[in-house]
Amino acid sequence: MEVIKTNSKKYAECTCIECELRTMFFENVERDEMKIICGSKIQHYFRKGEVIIQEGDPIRNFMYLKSGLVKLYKSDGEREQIIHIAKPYDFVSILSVFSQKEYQYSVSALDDSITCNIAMSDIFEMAGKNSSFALDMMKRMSEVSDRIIQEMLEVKKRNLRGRVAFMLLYFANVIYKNDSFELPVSRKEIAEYIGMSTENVIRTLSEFRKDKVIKIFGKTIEIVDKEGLDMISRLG
Amino acid sequence: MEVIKTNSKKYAECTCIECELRTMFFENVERDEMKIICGSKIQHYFRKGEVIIQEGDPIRNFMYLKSGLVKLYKSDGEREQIIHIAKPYDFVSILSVFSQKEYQYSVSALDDSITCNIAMSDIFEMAGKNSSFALDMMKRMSEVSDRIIQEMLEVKKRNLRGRVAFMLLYFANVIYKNDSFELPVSRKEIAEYIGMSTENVIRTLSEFRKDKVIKIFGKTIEIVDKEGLDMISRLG
DNA sequence: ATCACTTTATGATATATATCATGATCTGAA
DNA sequence: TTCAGATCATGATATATATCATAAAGTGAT
Repeated sequence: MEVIKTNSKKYAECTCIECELRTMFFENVERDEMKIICGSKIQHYFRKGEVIIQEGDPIRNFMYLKSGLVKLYKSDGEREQIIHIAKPYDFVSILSVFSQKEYQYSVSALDDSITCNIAMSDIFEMAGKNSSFALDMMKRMSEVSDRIIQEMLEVKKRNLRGRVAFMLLYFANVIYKNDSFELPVSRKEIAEYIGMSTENVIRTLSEFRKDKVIKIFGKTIEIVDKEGLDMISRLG
Repeated sequence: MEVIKTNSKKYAECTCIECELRTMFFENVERDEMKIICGSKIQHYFRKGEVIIQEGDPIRNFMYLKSGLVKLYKSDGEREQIIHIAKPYDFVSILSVFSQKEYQYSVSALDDSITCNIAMSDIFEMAGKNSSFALDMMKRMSEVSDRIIQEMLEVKKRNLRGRVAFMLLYFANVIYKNDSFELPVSRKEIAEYIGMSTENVIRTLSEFRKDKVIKIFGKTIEIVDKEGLDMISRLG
């Protein structure tokens, strides 16, 4: 197994057969079938800020996130639109891999991250030999796109305050499962995700602080009044 | 083959084996395999305005649109958000079918429409027996969700005028392939799709008319200055 | 044909959000 | 350490959009 290191952090080698993620991803993959994947998979390390996938790159690998945090986004030259923030166990490149030749979106690391890359040809081979695997794959694809669309709709129906509150709750409930966390994104990136101006995101966070809904220490956010924040998320 | 008619229009019975859509959907399905599907498929007729799928309904069928036009939307009691407008050959229910037990979105007919419904169990059976079919399915799922997300991003980055122009161009270029068409949706529905108020959609259309970019005869729209409209769509 | 209801339409006004300007603070590279 | 550039912050102002009000036109049911 080839390992490409882009930083000095040391991780235990993953052995595939005992991969703690195997059952999560590939419930229906037998031990001997795993060999196809194990033979060619590449574990890839990225430092915070590094670009993992660049829009327009040819799609060669199927990637999932072993650890870290990444953002999925689309850039049109001047502005970036953040589509989704993916956490470990998410398939990073699932959106276009089965229908496109090139990536439609970019992905970059919000935190030091590790991806496990599997050649698309192996995925196709597996899917051909093992229909349960193919069905499993379809299920996961369906989940990912469903979740992203759902999220976009939730954001869309809220106003500025509601969107910022929604995003904070997203980090607290979905990503960190903790009411106190270090924001992995800048205010500008929050703005790019919720589709509002950076200044207004900053202003809104200050407002929440003044209203004693949250505490802010630089990048660290502590949700003080969860119910209040929930209310803002629902009613704006 | 059972046929349920909900209006009096008469259509040629579809025979599956010679189905003009077969190759489009199921490139890799052999004649004898089609029998699985043919045996249980139900063709369903809907009149303009009828609800085809109600959010929360149990998912039993895989549906694709044979003719007509439908909208995919989500309702939260007071407001509706239109997610996508699907034309013939699109899979109507593709978004959640592989990951959910119940539909996450509603679908209704914007025009008299015919769907071909295939039991999910048959789809699973087919996918199990024929991996090319499964891969084909994955490809189409990927296409559908990709397109919807792409569309949502395109709308999101535009202002009011840009969004209305984008929508008109969508009907002209994608749905009707004609610069003159009858709007299949109300101004309110345009508003629900682009996420703006109904009044502003109406006002914007009037503006386009005054600026001689389009002509309006009730529901009929004629794009007079395509380049102008394109420009508005890109620059607002 | 009539009536209730929805859709389309337009103007006036209120509100939300973006933009511009300025400065403080943080961060990474030399 | 220092400096340049990014990020964070806040106020003032401009702009975009929503809301409210009113009315005409269209639509479906009786």
